[in-house]
Amino acid sequence: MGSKGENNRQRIIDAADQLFYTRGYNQTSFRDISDSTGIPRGNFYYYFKTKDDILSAVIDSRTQLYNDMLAKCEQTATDPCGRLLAFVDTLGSFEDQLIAVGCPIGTLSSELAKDEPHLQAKSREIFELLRSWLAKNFEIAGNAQPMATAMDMLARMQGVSVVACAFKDKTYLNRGLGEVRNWVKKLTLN
Amino acid sequence: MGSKGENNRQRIIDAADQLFYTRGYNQTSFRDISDSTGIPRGNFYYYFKTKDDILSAVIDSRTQLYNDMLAKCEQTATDPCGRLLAFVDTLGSFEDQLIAVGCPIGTLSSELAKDEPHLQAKSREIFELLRSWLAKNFEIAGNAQPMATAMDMLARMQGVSVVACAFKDKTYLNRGLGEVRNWVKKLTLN
DNA sequence: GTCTATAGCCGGATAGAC
DNA sequence: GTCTATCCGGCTATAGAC
Repeated sequence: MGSKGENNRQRIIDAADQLFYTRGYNQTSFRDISDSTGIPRGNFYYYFKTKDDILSAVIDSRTQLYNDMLAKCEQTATDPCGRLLAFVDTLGSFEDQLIAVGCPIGTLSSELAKDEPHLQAKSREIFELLRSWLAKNFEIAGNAQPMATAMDMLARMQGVSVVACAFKDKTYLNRGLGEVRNWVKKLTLN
Repeated sequence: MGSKGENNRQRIIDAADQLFYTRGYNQTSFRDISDSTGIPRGNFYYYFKTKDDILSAVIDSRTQLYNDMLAKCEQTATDPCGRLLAFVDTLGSFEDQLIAVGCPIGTLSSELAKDEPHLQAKSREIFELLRSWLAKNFEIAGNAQPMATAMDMLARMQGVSVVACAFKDKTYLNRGLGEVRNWVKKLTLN
């Protein structure tokens, strides 16, 4: 705790997180992480057993990050509609990265589906965290099928991300997110 | 034409197509394609200059494939609503693969966005082919913004694919596609 | 056109000094 | 805890016999 070792461990996780997002997990090498942190390659094995273990730690770190993000969305508004809209706004605030390399959660899941089923299952926990939070807010708003509606909202946002990235179309990204906002408002009207 | 060489070339493309889809482009090696076809690794360079060239040929092959698929959708019905629904049904007919590894077009685009921008741009041509066809049908149905609506439809289908694959949820996949069908029907009602 | 052999590099992982 | 050196294997790509 607070030792230099824990500090280095977190620096590795943070650098790996960014590289896994922008280049993909399989395309990121220990050399890349070493170059980014200044920590020698061989040293990684003091903190992690394998590359998969680094990814596992990155997923844990992201889970914590998104948990904090949801807490911020709750502070933004007191009504479920305002909180759900804050969630959409958060995604929109990363528009440049979304256009360049897609959604961090969706693209990680899609990549892991092809060759790391165990870690794809772990990455699913992030989606489940978001889904639960969305469902909770839809339920408060009086929605009859909060879980199904939360799933639909995740799908809409993922769809907008994939297509905006595929077409490199920022105009579409903002229009698509605007339609999600309208859909949320319509569903949470009293 | 019709020579043994052309036959082998197509066999390489077909095997690579399947492997790039199920394992991802970066995770597929020449050895994998060699094992799948029985054609020795070194021989690939008689037909293609680089691995990227194989991917380029695979994208061309998929473009042709989806072009044929759209033609079949047109034969299924004479009205735009029926044709658009046939398009959704085609996606649904691959449910097992969608759950396992996602949409062939969406996941390829997402992977290439991270480290092959030139080929991501080429893969975009497949999305543009689909979008044009969808827009044409929405236009016939009297839609005021056919291109934007086509983009929305692509996004909805991509979103359902990503989320169904992430959650490994076939029930959601079919419900999500059902909602896309309802949305199409509502938009193409006269 | 087809095949074998291999170059040259880079990947993850390990050993062991300090 | 930190770092260097290195192993071993897989990768794309090439050379050249047949």
